[in-house]
Amino acid sequence: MRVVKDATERRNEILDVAERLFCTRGYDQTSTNDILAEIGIARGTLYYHFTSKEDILDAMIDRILDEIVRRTSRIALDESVPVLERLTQSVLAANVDTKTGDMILEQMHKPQNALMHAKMQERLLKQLIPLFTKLIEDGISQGLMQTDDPENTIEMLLLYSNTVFDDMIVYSEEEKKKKVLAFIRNTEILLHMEKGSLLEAMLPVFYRK
Amino acid sequence: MRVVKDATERRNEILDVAERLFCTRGYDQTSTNDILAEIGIARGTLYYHFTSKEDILDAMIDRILDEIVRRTSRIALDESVPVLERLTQSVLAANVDTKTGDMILEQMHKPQNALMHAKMQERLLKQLIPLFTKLIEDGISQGLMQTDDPENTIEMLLLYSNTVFDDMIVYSEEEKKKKVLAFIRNTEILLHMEKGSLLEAMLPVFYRK
DNA sequence: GTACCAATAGACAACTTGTCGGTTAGAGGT
DNA sequence: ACCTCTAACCGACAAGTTGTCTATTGGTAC
Repeated sequence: MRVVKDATERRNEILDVAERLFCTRGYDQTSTNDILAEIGIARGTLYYHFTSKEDILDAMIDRILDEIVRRTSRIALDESVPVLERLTQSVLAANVDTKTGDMILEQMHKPQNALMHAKMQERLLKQLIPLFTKLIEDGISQGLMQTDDPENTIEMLLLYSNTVFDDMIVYSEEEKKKKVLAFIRNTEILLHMEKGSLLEAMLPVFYRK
Repeated sequence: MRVVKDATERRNEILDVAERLFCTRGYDQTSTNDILAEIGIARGTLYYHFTSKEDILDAMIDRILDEIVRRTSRIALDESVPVLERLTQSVLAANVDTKTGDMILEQMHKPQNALMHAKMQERLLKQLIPLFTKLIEDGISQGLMQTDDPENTIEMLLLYSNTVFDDMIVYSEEEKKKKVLAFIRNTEILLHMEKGSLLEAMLPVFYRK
């Protein structure tokens, strides 16, 4: 009947269920009761481990982003790898699809999930910008690229890719490709790179489905 | 006691109160009861004019955006005005601060208002992109600027300015200026314009407070 | 003055989230 | 083997939410 578990184990169990439900039905459309029922615990148990529903969301997001940032930083900061390769590999590691593993993108792009999306975006950018800034600065010092303000330029690129490529499902195949090509070309332009220098490496990262 | 009003009048009355409350307290933090109480109408009256709370939000946003788009399009499409002036005037007309008149930006940037923010952003961009695309195409045909994909380039610029400059309050004065300068410079770069060609005209639009 | 209907009222059902006092499993001491 | 203590758990409940439904009324048209 009554099963007692270690606190961290139960916490993760709750986060697992919450993640699945939030990502498939959406945050607003998932009640705490849904979570309770699925796990088979009581109301009090949930609120023993978390202070609020939003607290669950925050913990869930942090758990997801920690993994992304860990992966990305390992690549982005590895100076033994050439800058251009580091760049594409970092973009790959930080990419949308990897965010939740099984996150249904159709859910993500709905306005009803705006809270989740906004929180993710804000925290992800906050952590990724320093990594990519470092990368760009390395590229600049090696004469591979140039920009007056690496931080704000990368912010613009990350913000755009994160927003537009999350909502990719709403576009036709043709539009998708056009958007990806424009993005890659604009990245080259902003970083003063030669036309086409990023194309070959970046295209498969954003456009493969 | 019981006051009967014309439907559109009552609708606008509800939207007025909703706009003030949503923009000061936030959407989630405002209950339909708050709106009812303030106007002095009954539950049934509200739901006679709107189908749901979100319906009120949608109508409110449309009312605000219609005005912005109207103002912006009048300027953006006026071919009797030089392209560069049209551009800066259009940016001014479409700018954040004018969004709600008295919208408290501190509220807007909170994650709790993500739904409102996301809906506004999505619909605003959808309407503004065609206007600015036309503007850029005019600029290109006059040899003032150049880009391979006006639509996606302007999408990137609008998305960035809309997101970052909405959240401006969280930055220090120094950071603000740096962000604005970087944005203007990156706009010039993306449109292949000469360095500084937008600075004088655009700086006061984004940086004046 | 009567008939009609758009606009209003407010009780109510069905859910929410978060709280709180009480309960128990099981680890650690004796 | 028995106590003790507490981390983990339970579930009833308070307080609030949105949306529905039936009944009512003010004004307009005839």
